[in-house]
Amino acid sequence: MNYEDVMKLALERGFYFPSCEVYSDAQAGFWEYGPSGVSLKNKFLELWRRELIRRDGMFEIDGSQIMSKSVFEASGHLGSFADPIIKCKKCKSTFRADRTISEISNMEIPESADLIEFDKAILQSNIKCPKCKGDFENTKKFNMMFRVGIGPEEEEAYLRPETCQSIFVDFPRLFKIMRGKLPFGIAQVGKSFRNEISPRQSLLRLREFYQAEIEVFCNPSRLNDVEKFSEIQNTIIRIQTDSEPFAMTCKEAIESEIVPNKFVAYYLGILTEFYEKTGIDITKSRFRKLGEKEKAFYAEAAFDFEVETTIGWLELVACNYRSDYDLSSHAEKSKEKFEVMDNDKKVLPHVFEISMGIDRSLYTILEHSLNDDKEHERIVLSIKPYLSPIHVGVLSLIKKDGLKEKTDEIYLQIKRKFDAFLDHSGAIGRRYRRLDEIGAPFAITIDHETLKDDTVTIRKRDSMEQNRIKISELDSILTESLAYP
RNA sequence: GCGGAAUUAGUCUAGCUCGGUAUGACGUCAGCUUCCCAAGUUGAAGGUCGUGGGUUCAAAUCCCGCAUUCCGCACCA
Repeated sequence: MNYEDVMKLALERGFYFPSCEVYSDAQAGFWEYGPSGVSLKNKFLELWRRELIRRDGMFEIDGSQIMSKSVFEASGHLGSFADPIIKCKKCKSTFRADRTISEISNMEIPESADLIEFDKAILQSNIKCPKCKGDFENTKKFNMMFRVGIGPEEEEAYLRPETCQSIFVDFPRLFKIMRGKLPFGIAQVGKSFRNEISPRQSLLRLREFYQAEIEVFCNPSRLNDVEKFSEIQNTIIRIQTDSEPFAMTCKEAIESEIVPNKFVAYYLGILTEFYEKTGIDITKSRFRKLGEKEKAFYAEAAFDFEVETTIGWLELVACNYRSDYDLSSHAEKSKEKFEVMDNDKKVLPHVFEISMGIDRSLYTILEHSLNDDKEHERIVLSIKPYLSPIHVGVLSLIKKDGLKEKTDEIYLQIKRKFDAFLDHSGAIGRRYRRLDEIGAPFAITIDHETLKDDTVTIRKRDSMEQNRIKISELDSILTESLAYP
């Protein structure tokens, strides 16, 4: 199914919808999760915790969304996260100043240079608008961070443009109190904020969005000293360097030197295993090895985890080897010590980052799971049972003869443990269809036989097949079928 | 941010050319019916037609601004 089908499902079934939609001054790039969306998101994150955080023995924190100016001076976001832009006086088109100047005059001005340098170059080389030959206004800086004023004096602070800065600044304390040893993983889930010029496509480019970030602190001289590598050495990952992506085991990726070391390969491996369990079609995924020009300003080596969807390849995760960029700049700015002991040697750890876009991941799960079952005239969200917003529908076959009461009783029994949905109204087939559309893997139906022998029928979403089971077995059957893998 | 198109109920949509406060479908709710896959039947709720202004006796309809959405461009750690 395509983007529009997913959008329709999201709007009709409460996965997500535009923020503040009753007001006409609602801004672009802000979306809300409805009940189904939140339920999916929570379950997705539980899977993430199981497959990455607990599996690797990482620690999770929850930092502030507003952070002080110094943090972003040290991180480089105040300098590098801002682009010098020039605007044409005549046609109002906006361009990147540094790129436009270098294309037309071959003059290379670093993007962090003083704004006057750009204006000078434009005058000297008589640079005009590439579109309409008009003159440019003075160069301005466009920073993607949202500035906020703290307290009555409105002191300068920023909404974080990525969650990981708290992890870096908290690292010295966390390493001490959690009795840290390298490699040391810290994770965080939360919102980040970027003032995108043009937000697009609902969850795919937001101004306020969720990230699940992992920063693994490591000793740069021991990147091939990874015991856990054997766990994933035969896991198949798909890597693209410059041509088509091709599949290889993690072991082969190391031997061919496509992935620089076992440490990075280990995390690419467990990340792939995680995404496989979300139900995303892993044969439509790739780790794209980024070239020099594409990499972020802090990255030494970078792999983007991308998945193919009906609107093209989507970047779901950025995996960056950030070296000691972050810790050394925070150390310098804060005068705090960030070195730690590893095997009796003092080291400033390097960082490998796994920065996941949650919203995009959820969209991709929905798109890859949504099917049009033409034979049975239904839309089915064939999502993994443990990720489904609703685990089980509880239905009375008809309302009369005490079936409604018996149904309510069974619903009460299970609703605290499972995400159950009670439904008495309308034809039974219609109720099954509704459950199919939000991905409920099971429906149990209470009929006249239930009153006689305490059995119910259980219907499976994908096969539509039904079995009769004892009410006393219900709990264990559901528990087993809905368990995380 | 630039250019183009669009915006009518939960969703899709008719009406706009040629001005007279809105059509249909699906969905939703309640009843009847119904012992298993969107059936039938009787009712009901839900829209100041994105928003602000203008023209007019009268605007969903004509004109202008803005917002949002989609498509391109640009941007995108």
